[in-house]
Amino acid sequence: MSKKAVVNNTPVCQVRMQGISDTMSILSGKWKFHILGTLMEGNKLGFMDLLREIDGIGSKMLSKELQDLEMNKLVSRTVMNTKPITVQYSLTEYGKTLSPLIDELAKWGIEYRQSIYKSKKN
Amino acid sequence: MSKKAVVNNTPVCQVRMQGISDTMSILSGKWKFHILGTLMEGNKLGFMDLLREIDGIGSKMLSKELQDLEMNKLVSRTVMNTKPITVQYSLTEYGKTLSPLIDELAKWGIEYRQSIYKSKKN
DNA sequence: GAAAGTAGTTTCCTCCAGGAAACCACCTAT
DNA sequence: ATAGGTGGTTTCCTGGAGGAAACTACTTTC
Repeated sequence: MSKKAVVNNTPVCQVRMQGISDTMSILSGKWKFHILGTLMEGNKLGFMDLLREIDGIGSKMLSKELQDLEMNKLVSRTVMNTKPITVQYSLTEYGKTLSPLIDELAKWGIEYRQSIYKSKKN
Repeated sequence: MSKKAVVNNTPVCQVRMQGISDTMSILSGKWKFHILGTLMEGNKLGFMDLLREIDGIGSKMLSKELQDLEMNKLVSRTVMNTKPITVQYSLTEYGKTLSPLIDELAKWGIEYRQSIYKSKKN
């Protein structure tokens, strides 16, 4: 009798792993968290605003990632009726449910950096 | 005068974005979250255990990702003094600080899947 | 002595995420 | 008319993430 997986065999764990996969699949790519994080700070932002705010991103990637996020109902795109036509990107109500996750992400990274700093002093 | 970034100019936001980048950089790749999530369930696991538990991963990637995690002090590797030599992988105390993050990740994914299911019923 | 278990390493290959730069269309102020 | 703003799209290219499969090395069981 060959050995088989045991730990993840429990349904609760399967569901948990599935959840992790789903989340990471929706938030895949280099820029999704940055875009969402930026939209959490600056409520409504235009395309060029985001291009300026997010350091290093190019227009192609920004455009593509925004489309992904819009498709998944996390970000809304509103064309404004202004003289030079402008577009407002903002988080949807559903997109805002990601706040705790992104806050945890930022928090852990900040604490990680602090722990590096402390360990260098010793 | 050309327009410049304003939202992310605040130090607090810079730090926040930096934190997100740091976390994602340490947890980069397709398998880190799965490995960590599995180690959270099954306390101490061998290499072959992990290979069986994590669906789809190959030995090369598992080996490489475990080395990454060990380098960042998130996972500990202990060679056991058994007859067929075995290795125990487990989360370090520091690695356990990722629990809230990974729980959020799993939780959001589970709720996402439920919201899809509900929207199909209507 | 052959098979099966432990824990990986090495090689070879492929695909695609992501970057750079040019381009498009439209509007406005000078 | 031309420079600069809006919001993107298109093309072309490359590095590297990741997969498959073979191989190493040692031990125990059949």
